[in-house]
Amino acid sequence: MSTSRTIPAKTGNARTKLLDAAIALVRRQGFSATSVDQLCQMAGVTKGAFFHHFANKDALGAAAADHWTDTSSSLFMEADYNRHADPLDRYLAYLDFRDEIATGEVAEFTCYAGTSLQECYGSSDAIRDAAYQSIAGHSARLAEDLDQAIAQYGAPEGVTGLSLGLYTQAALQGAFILAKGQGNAAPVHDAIAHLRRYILMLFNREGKI
Amino acid sequence: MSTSRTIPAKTGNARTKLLDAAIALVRRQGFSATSVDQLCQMAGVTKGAFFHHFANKDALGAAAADHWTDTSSSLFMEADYNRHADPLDRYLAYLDFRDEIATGEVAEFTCYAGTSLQECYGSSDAIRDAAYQSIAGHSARLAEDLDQAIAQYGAPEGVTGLSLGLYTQAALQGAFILAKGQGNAAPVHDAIAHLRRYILMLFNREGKI
DNA sequence: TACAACATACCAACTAGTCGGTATGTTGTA
DNA sequence: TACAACATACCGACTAGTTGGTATGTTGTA
Repeated sequence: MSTSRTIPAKTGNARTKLLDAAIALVRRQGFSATSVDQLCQMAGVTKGAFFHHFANKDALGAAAADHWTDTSSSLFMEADYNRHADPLDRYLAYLDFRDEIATGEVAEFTCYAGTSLQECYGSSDAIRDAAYQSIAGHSARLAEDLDQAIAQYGAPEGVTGLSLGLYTQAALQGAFILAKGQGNAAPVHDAIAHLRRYILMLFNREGKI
Repeated sequence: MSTSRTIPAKTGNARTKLLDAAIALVRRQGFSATSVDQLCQMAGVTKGAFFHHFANKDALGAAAADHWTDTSSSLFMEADYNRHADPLDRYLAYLDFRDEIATGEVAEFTCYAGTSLQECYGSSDAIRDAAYQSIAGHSARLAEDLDQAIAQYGAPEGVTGLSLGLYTQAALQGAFILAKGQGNAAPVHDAIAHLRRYILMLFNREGKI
């Protein structure tokens, strides 16, 4: 889905190294504050390679968002929480999983898509669209489970799977911002606890609170 | 509170015009993508004036966060929703108010503090601290009402006013990111609806859903 | 031998920040 | 009350360095 735009072969090694460098550096410093030279240095590649693979810096930023979609979606697809038979259990286990992976340095668990969307939405359409696609696609994946849960257990008027999926992402993205302010993952764990409590009450399901 | 750091007189007119320009431009383009020249142009001021009032660009960014705290806190302090006698009604009316003011261009209702905190947390300690102070302070204000509501109506183990106040900000900040992706305020309205539903269930209060 | 995948050398534009200068207060004191 | 001494607010040309981007190689391999 996210790779549909990047028709070119993606053969080279330099390309991938540049995309990984972009994700690491942009999460730490933001997009504008990260220079092409810096990206090349971290990737161990020269400027010629950079502009061989990407038309300009914005194109790298957008391609990195697609790269982020690919790597993170495979992370979530292969995770254990998908094994649960019950859709609501699956969602709750997804929250557990997100809780677990929010450790270490702040820049290591925050979201490339959210960061670059926040910063670049006004200056680069390509980055904005690719970054939003990343978040919206992930929400849509969550929405499948949530729609099944709604069909099975019912939900108040107006509550849809997609709406809950997007809200989940919103709460997480916002918690990442707070985590950047505090310098640790505490706000993420807190937000997930509130999110879980909301869902449990919404579906009248008792569980650890 | 937020002005405690800025002991200097703040007399000049150029200073305020630069702070207003910073808030407008950074919300649209981000901090790094906004140049000093651009700020001066929008403020109708020269570079000499800029560096007379601010030691460097980062100092302007941090001062703008304080300025944002001042203007937004007076906006919320003077708003009607504070008139409610019941603390929970006050919080719910706060949500209504936030719902109302989320209109027009995305850059006009999103948060300077959240934007610059997200972007600058790794490159400027001064901006990070001032921006986080802005959000944390606002959360603390909310927490007062929420603590009163908890004292009055009770709440599950581990739910505190501050925790709910921070979670409220997280959901809003995250919704702003989604709004930037979609280009409209719909995600903000959605997030507020979920937030309201959560609070109503948490305090066993029926209300419009 | 043709072409993709890189490397090297370079540039024009822009960047934050400096510096000498002016105009308009304010304040202490004779 | 007059005037020297100083402070504040602001101007705009200048600079050293950085930026994204280009033009022109080289090299491995199909």
